[in-house]
Amino acid sequence: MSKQRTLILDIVRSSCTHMTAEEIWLSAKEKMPSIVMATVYNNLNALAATGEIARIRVADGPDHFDKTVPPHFHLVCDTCGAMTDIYGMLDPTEDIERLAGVRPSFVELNAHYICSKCMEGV
Amino acid sequence: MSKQRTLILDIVRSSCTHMTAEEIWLSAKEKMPSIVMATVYNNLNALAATGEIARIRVADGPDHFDKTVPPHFHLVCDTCGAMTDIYGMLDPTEDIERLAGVRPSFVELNAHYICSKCMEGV
DNA sequence: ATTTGGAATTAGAATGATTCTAAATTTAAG
DNA sequence: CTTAAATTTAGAATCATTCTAATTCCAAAT
Repeated sequence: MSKQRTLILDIVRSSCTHMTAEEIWLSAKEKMPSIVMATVYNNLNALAATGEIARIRVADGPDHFDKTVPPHFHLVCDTCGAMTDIYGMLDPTEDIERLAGVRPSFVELNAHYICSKCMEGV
Repeated sequence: MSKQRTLILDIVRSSCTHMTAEEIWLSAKEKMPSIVMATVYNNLNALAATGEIARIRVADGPDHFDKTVPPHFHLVCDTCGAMTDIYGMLDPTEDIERLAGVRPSFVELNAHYICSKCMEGV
C-alpha cells in the first residue's frame, strides 16, 4: 500500500463529513504537497472497489466519499452541496424487488433541500 | 412558443422511454436539421422549470427527461443507462421529514441494476 | 407595412468532474 | 541487488452541461 493510499484512507476515516475528491486532495496536499488529483481519484476508486470506503454519487454534483460502508441515505443541500446522513430509514431494496421484479445492486436515495446555513445566509 | 420548443415538447411527450438530451437532439434534427444542442438544453430547462416535463437526474450519467411529472422512482441499468419506472412505491418524503427534521424539496431514488438485455448480451 | 424591443437561437468557447495516456518512479518479490 | 509489477505524475482528453456574444425571430406599436 503506497504512502499516498494510506494518507487518503486516513483522511476519509478521520473526517466527520462526506468529503469530495477535491476536498480530500486539498487535505492530502497539506501532508504531501506533490500529490496530484489523478492519484486521489485512483486511490478513491481502489478503496471504494475493495469496500474500505463508500462512494456516494449525487446527481448534479461531485461524488462524496464516506468511511461508513453499510448503505444509508443522505440529505443533500442544493446550494452548498453538503451531505448529511439520514438515520433510521428502512432499506427500500425489498420493496423494489417486489414491485419491479428485479433486485437492485444498490439504491441511491438522496433527499434534496436547502440547509439551514444556506437558508440564513440568503 | 418557438418552433423549436414545440418540437422538443412533442418529442418528449410522444416518447415511451426516458430520453437524454442527446437523444432528443438527434430526434429533433430529423425534423429541423439546423437545431443546436444548446437550444435543446435551453428548452428542456425551460419546460422542466414550468413543470411541463420532468427532469430525472441520475448519478454518474446524463439527465433524462420524462413526460410524466408526478414524482416517481426509477430503475437504472448501470451498463446501458436505460431507465424504467417503478410503480407503486410509497413516497419516502414523510419518513424523511420525520427522521431528519426537514422537508426535502424532492427525493431522488434510483435503483441500480443490470437490465436483462445487457445481462444476456454479455 | 415598418420599426422596435425582447425573447430565442446559433456557434462555439468554457466549465467541472472525472478518466485516460504515457513516461517516470516506487514498491515488493525473488 | 535486480527485476517486474504497481503506482504516481503531468497533462491531455472526455462527457454533460452551461455560458457568451452575435444574430435572428416574432409580436406589438407605430
